[in-house]
Amino acid sequence: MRAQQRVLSAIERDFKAAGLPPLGWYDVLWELVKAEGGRLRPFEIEARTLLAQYNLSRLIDRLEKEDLVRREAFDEDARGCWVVVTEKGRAMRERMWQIYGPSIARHVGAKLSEEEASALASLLSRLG
Amino acid sequence: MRAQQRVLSAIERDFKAAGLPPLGWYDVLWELVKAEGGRLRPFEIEARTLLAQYNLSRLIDRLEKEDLVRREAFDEDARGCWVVVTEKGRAMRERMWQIYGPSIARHVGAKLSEEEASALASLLSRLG
DNA sequence: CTTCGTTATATGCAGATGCATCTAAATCGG
DNA sequence: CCGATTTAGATGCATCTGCATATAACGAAG
Repeated sequence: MRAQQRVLSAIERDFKAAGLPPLGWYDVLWELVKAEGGRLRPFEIEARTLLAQYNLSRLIDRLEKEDLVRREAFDEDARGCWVVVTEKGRAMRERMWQIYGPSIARHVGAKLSEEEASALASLLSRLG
Repeated sequence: MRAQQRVLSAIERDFKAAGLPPLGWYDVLWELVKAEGGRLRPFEIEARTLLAQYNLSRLIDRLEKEDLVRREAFDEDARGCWVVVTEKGRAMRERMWQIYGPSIARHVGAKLSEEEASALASLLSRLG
């Protein structure tokens, strides 16, 4: 727990130092970029990111206010909506990755060998 | 990250289900109970728990309001204070441990063998 | 077609967090 | 001893989170 907290907050610090939004934004943008058509339903993002529903709803608000995503109507079910990444959102994700990748490398990669890292990943996946 | 988040929130859920306060309280109480005389300076707790200073200050407020700790004057430095666990605080820590221990066992121990767990611990400690 | 339960998402409110800054005491440099 | 810097801790404010609940559309049952 301590280890994770330390790594995570070190990465957050790198983000802030670079003037970037919080890490959580990355996850959502990345799921959207990976998704077919750059769009997902909120409940799909929820399942992929482990964000709580009410929490995600408001995160989408913030992303939308920054023009990183936009909500679109979902025709087949009037309750739902699409969340669609904008160009600006794609660009932001890439900009974030340029910090995120090296940051992970520095705070994790540099401290473990290739084998150790994969051993760690496999042990952690057992906890899922 | 996902693994840790999942485990942590599973444990939080167990705590809530048992009507207990959030996990963060445990760390502080435990550090105090372990410490000589059941007392520490706030900055010592801060170093041991990785809590941010302003955050700890208010956590102590909450603990104090519940009579789990009490602030006492620190004679040698009038800026500082002691944080002292009360009897109620010790009892609470024990009550929490009765949930925490089994909860860790269930969400972590049950999923890894003895060797795997210690391998995981040693890999994680390398990240510190 | 109405009623009822369910699913998708939003929101009001209280409590928690981060940030910046404040107070006050201690320490250092002359 | 005096002013400048540092250290311990608290706090106002904006944002974020969790909880409960709202809203509104869907689906199933009668």
